[in-house]
Amino acid sequence: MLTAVGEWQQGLAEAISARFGVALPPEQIPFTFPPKPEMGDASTPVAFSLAKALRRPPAAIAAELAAVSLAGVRESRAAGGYLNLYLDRGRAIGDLLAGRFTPAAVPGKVIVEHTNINPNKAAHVGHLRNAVLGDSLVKCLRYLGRTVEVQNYIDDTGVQVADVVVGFERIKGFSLGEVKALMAALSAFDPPKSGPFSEVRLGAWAARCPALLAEHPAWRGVERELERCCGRFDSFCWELYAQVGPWYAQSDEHKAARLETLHLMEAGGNETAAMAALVAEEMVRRHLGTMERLGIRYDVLPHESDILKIGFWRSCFDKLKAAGAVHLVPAESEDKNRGCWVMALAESDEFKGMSDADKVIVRSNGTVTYIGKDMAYQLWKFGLLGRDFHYRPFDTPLYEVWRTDAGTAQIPDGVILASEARPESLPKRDAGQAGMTGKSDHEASPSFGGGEAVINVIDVRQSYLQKIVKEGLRQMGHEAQADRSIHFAYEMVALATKFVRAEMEKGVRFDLSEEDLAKPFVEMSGRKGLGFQADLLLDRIKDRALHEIEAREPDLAKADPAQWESRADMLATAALRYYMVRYNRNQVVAFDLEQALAFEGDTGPYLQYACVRAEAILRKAAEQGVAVPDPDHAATLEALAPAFDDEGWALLSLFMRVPVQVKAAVDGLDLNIVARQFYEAAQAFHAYYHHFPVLQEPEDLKRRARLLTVALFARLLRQGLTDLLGIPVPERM
RNA sequence: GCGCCCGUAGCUCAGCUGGAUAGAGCGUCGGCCUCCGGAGCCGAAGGUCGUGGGUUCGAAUCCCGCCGGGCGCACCA
Repeated sequence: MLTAVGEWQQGLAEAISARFGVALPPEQIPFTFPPKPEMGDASTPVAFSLAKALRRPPAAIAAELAAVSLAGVRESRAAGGYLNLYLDRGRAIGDLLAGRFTPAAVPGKVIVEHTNINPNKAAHVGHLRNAVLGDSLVKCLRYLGRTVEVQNYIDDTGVQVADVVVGFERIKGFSLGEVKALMAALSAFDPPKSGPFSEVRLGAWAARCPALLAEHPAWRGVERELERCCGRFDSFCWELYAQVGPWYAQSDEHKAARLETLHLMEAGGNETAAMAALVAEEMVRRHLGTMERLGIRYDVLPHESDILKIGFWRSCFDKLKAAGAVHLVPAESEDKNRGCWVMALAESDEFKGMSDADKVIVRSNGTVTYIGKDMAYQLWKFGLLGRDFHYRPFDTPLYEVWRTDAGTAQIPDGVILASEARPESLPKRDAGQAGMTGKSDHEASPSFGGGEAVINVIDVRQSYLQKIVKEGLRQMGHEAQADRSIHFAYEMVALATKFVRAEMEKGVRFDLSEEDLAKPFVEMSGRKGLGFQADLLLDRIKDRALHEIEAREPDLAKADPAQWESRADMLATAALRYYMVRYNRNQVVAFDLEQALAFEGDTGPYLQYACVRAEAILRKAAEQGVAVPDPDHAATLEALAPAFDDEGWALLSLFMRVPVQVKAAVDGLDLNIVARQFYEAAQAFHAYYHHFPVLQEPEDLKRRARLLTVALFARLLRQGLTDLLGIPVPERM
């Protein structure tokens, strides 16, 4: 079935063919939205493109096309070469509610990979940008009728995890048992459930610390980390990780610790490997918790350790060799890559002009690089590997999410599986939950991978590597899949030096030179502990929200603290998500706390407020016994639509643009246009609200038309914010 | 050196595949709550769209050069 716009394109194409003898494919007739409401509801500049071929002025062509009658169009007018359409308002609203502006569903599964945080420290604002962009993209794809599978890749075997393990074992002298005890102590911490973070949680934690230190003499070296972590394990590791770099720099012996640790992790069956698994698993749980605060969830968590154990790389390597995509550089050669398996990139257009066009895939010591593992993973995502993971539920009380499992394949004896290693104090999954019990897990486990298109949300600094993965697919003969491997590249989040200076004035220490501070922003670095933790940011925004709510409803905190909290959470989610999605993806976000904390103007809460205000009117109407017209009732629409104020109509007609904008957003991976669209709608509503009394309007027909306008606006905005931007809307704020 | 990205109002950013008079927010200044919630609204000031060419009926937008800034181009992920 054609969309409403599709019908206009069809109608115009036929008319153009009949009148001018020019065959124009309907989908090539462009539609835009006029800058002012009096210029109509939709518009096409098609006359401009016909002008040259027909050797007639655009205005004359548009004038002739204005005589063509189009479905659902009340009137067509030519204006300055444009053809402006004025719609039958009742019908247009009906079409919109019936989804006739949304493109038809597309078959095939899209796999979106995002978040991918190294499981060795707390998530920071940069990870938030990734997750928010990824999740918003997922929502937009689903809105357009796509089936989407969300994957969050866990690199649980890399040096980053090893570094934290080094921190625990070598720097702090922690045993596996002590790490377990620390995790247990932190997850047992039960701060008061409501009130500002800075007063309540921090206070309670500060009070708890001395007792913990007294109970655990082995923790004498971590007083500072413990105090600063606010009772969070990921935050503790954030502090710890920042100490590892300087420690390595102290001596060669220290440097060697990293490699030793990595070897122990690979070998398995020892305390170090168990600690790595334990730390990584708990970290993933923490990250899922952070993202859950923003309503971001995943379907499956592929683990790098499983990719290795189950032999994905070996299959991929066989395919690469069979296709001649990699070759071995002879060990006796003079080449700097001697002894390595490399992929030649020189012949590909993407890489021309490179001085060194070979990429090492397998090192001379026989180990595979990250890029190789990524290629195996990408093959699996497309169902091209011919092998699959086993799956089991990931151990978290938050929601049902699966993780990969190597099954019985090649797990060295004695390796403590992460699930067995979890501390007893963590909440256990409800055994009654479907698909969550014992043996039935495998039978009930859904299938993952085998997507028809793959979108990897990874920051722009990895573009080169993503290109190589794509090139690998191509060289293996998977041309079509290479074309459907999309790298959603976005610029990094850095710290605005303005913000850094403000923090330094408050006593926070950053290891930065004067030269760094002279720049507009500085890159974050987990290694240096230079960054801003995601949970802390959310806490700060929430605190602000709690205060703002309290200022408006002083009694709420006492009367209904749960409600108070829940509204503040929604405000924080809105502020943060909007902040992360409002920028163009090519724009470096120079993180500034002041901007992230803003609730006024071009912000998430402003959008929520528009919705809350509209719903307040409807609630008030109900209280006064005034009936709100039902938008789903066709006859009501027909009757009231002609009585819409022009401004009210202009407001509603903005929502007809949403499907077009979402399509454009997904095609161009420019999600900011979706955010902007709703911002404009909110702006239009706030203005409408001030200029058009609804309940006070004396004339019955007008009042009912305005109530209908408000009802439609509230529904469309709430739906849009929730479904596309993941911004929840409270009933009051 | 090669490649990608950014440069638009004091600051932070929009400006969609060239198209209607370059727009928002913050900040500044001035107004608006006996009236559906002031997290709001209305108004003012503020821009030679980094720069020089080119293509076009038409360029912030496309092409080329230059200037300034960021990021890539590992047997690290």
